[in-house]
Parts: sequence; C-alpha cells; structure tokens
Amino acid sequence: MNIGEAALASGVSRKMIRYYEQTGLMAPGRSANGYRVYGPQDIHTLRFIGAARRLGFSMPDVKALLRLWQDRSRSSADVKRLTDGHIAQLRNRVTELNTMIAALETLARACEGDDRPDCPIITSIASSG
Amino acid sequence: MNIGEAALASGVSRKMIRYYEQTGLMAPGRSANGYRVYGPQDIHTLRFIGAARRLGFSMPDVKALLRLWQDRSRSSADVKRLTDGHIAQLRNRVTELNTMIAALETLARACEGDDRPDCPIITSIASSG
DNA sequence: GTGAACCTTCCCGCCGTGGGAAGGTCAAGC
DNA sequence: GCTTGACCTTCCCACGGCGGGAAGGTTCAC
Repeated sequence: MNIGEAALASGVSRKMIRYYEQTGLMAPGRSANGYRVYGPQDIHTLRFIGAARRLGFSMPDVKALLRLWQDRSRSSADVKRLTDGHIAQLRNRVTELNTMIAALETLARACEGDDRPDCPIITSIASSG
Repeated sequence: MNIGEAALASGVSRKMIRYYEQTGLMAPGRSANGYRVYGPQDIHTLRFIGAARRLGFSMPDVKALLRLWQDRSRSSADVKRLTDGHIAQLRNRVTELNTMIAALETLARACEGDDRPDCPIITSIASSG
C-alpha cells in the first residue's frame, strides 16, 4: 500500500501522513524504490491520529495518546488525566470566545446598522483600549 | 515618542507595532535618525487595534474596521455587517469546541482512571476513525 | 569616552496545513 | 521498444500572529 492508497483508506492527506512521520508519530516501511509502504496497522494508526486530531488534541497530546495506545501496561488513569486536561483547555477556550461574543453582541445590538456613520461598535472599540 | 514609549502607552508590544505597520495598518512618522515617531493619534490607533484583536477580529477585519473608523462618511451598516459576520464565526467555533467537549466528556466518564489498562477513551479513538 | 539603553533591519521559531517545483518509478498502450 | 500519465520522492514557500535574537546605529548620562 503506497501513500496515496493509505491517504484514501485513512482519510488523512498525503501531506499530513508525511508530516506525522516526520514528527515521529509513526514509521512506515519503505520498498526497494524508496516508496513508503503502509500495512493495516499503519492505517489503523493513521485513523487513530485523525480521530484524536478531530477531538482537538494537540500534536504532543496525540503523540502521548499513541504511546499509551500501544502500551499494553498503561494505566487508564494516564489517559484520563490527559483527556481531562484537554477538556479543561477546551472549556477555557470556549469561555474566552463566549466573553468575546457577549461583548460583541452588546455592541451590535446598540448599532443601528443604517446609512449614518454613528456606530457604538466603532466608538466603543476606539475608547476601550 | 519612540516605539518603546508607544508600546508602554498602548499596551501593544514593539514587535507587534512594527508588524502592524508592515501589514499596512498604520504609518508612523520617522525622525531624522530613522526612528519611528508616534503621536497621540498613533497611540489611539494602536489601542484601537489592540481592542479589536482582543475581541477576536482577524487582521483583515481589523484593517477594515480601522478604515471604517477613520472614514467619516461610513455607514454603520458596514460596521454591523462585519461584526455580525465575526460573531457568527465565533459561534461556529464555539459549537465545534462544544461538540468536542461533549464527546470527550462522554469518553472520560466511561473511563475508570485506575491502574488497569482498560480505557474506553483509547479504544473509542482507535475505532472511531 | 564609554557603557547602557534605546533604536533599526533581518532571519528563525512556533503549529498544522496546503501548494508546488524538480526529479525518480512504474504500468499501460502503441 | 518508447511515450504518457499517474504515481512517488524531497525540498522550499505560504499562511496568522507572535516572540527571540543577532548585528549594527544613536543618544544620553556619567
């Protein structure tokens, strides 16, 4: 299985597959001509990486998860700890965004949105530094 | 006023002040020795940029807002439109994050978090590709 | 007249992701 | 056999924003 097929089978782009290899997440075999060769386990790994990325895990976190996944003597506490930390980060990010949204909504509600230049959005930004 | 004082007065770092200039957001004067020179209006502009960035506006949006701010014949509708679009983007991002959080919480709740390797988080990620 | 604290420009790093150039390899069709 | 096209390889560049830091000029206080 070459990289193109692996990309199709895993849903990870060729570019990203090479990047994940480059950053030490995986090490596919090579055939005599230098082409990367992927087996079923490699596809599984790529799908794992893709799923973790879609859940918002950072690359270092994905790397740690991969190691735990492949470690038969892992303790689930390590996985849970990593996941809980990630959840906390996501929650913080949501809080930040919600704060921005609330402020922007307040401004937008006060803005007429007509042809006149008067606009509390602009004036508020200008005076809130 | 040199760039260091301007940074202190505006709360924008020297690096970012130069970056904002480089990307065409502002054009401070220069003194004979080549140093950038900032007046009260420049500080005001920097504070405006900083406030807009803190509200999560992208650089292109900030550029547009700056132009509208300085355009006396602007219509508030333009400002509102830009702001509403930005709010919509932030809301989408929050929805994405909340989806991730919900999925992760479900997984985390099912994980014992003890010394044993059994962990629905890992197995679920591994099979959800 | 020297040292410190500024200033200038320029390059490199981050993190993921995509685009693309230049060149090698392989298989199908004539 | 030979061409063509679809692969593959490595390598560099870009993005958004921000920071670090090097190499060199300027200004000011002592």
